[in-house]
Amino acid sequence: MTIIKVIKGTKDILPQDAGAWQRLEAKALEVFSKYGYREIRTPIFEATELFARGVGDTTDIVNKEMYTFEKSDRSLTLRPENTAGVVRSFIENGMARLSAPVKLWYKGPMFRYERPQAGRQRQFHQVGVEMFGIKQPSADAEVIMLAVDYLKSLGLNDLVVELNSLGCPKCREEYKAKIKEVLKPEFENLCEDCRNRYEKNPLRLLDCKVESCKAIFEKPEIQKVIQSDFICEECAEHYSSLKTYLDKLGVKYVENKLLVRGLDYYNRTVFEIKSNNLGSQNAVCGGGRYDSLVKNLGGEDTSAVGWAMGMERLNSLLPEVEPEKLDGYIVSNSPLEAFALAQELRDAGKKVEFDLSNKKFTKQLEKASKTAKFAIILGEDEINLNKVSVKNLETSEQVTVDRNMVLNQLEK
RNA sequence: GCGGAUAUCGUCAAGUGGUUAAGACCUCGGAUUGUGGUUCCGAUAUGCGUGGGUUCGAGUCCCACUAUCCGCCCCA
Repeated sequence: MTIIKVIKGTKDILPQDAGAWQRLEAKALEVFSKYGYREIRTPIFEATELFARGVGDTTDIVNKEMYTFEKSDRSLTLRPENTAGVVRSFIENGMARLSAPVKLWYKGPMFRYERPQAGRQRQFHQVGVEMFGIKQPSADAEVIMLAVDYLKSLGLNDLVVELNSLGCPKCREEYKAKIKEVLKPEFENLCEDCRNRYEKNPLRLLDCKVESCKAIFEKPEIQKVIQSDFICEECAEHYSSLKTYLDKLGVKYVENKLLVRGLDYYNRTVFEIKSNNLGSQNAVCGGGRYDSLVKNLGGEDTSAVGWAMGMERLNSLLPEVEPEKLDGYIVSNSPLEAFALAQELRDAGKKVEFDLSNKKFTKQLEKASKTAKFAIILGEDEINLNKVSVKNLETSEQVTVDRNMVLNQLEK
């Protein structure tokens, strides 16, 4: 019989790992709530068209990484990210009519068909936030502050925020035109990917990793265009105002003009938070402003900003979570009495187990010492006298008390 | 899609062509019929990713396949 294994790029989250995930989720709820975010849970699959239109059909995510399948003549896709789904729900549920800002957060699995490697799986998990309805840079700042605050609450204090502004559609078009113009003489020398991007999305050219392309971009006349402040006055004002907020809040950042991001929907602010301890997949968090997405997906013109974090990557930066011990393990040769006592203690909110398989006393005690803070000994003598012996497994102190005083003992 | 590496018990591993495939941890049992976490003893791979080949003899050499990991691309 061949054994069925997990699918490539997917992983079980085993009981010993679950504590780490619960920590991420509990902190998310705690921190996001302080900023007025409420959780939203959208379906794991959506109409394929949502991602084609939402994420953008020039992106790698849509072009080659989606899990798409047909059912009843409909093309469906496992979500590769959750912004499109949240925006769909925002529109469909009339949230544009709610008093702005509308602040939402989510967590859950995402699916991308990529070659797995360190920090990258085909099913992976993100936590993210989206804020709708505020066009002012204060929203960008709050969203970034929130990301930093969440990371801090997890004990990650020294991650670097990278920041850039992509401008608005108008100034970006001009910038794209300039890039195309200055690169035109070099077109034949660019790599195949870059030649494709030249027409579709020239901004993506800038962070090409191919050495020959990097060399081309180093040329002074090309650097001059790349480094030029192409963004229009309004966009520049938005950007500089955002930086003022971040300075005032003590959020450290570095500007990175090459930070482009592969998603089409961003405008103005884009940012990433990176760590040096992650290997080559070093971004923990990525996000930005996407003012045209809601309208593009058929909703009313609504500003929006948000980000997503990779939970696997977060976990790999954090220390392991120690498994929690039981309050007590009942050691007894009478499963009947042990079970009854266990229920009493469980009803009182205690974490309690007992031996279900009639093991010897010493084996039961050994199990107790490995899993619990207290051994609750309920032997024949104790049962006859309606007593219970409680042994503190750390200090080895043992006392015998009336049965109804057990709870009291466990709290000492 | 393109590179590179690896594959021996539940886990970590030794093994470099020659009987019966070390060891450690985990698990289980015993020493110990009511006192553990220390100690001692014992059990646990007819098997070395799969399929072929070379050889008197293959975990070890050769070929193919598969899987996993790492890197490129891209991203969280």
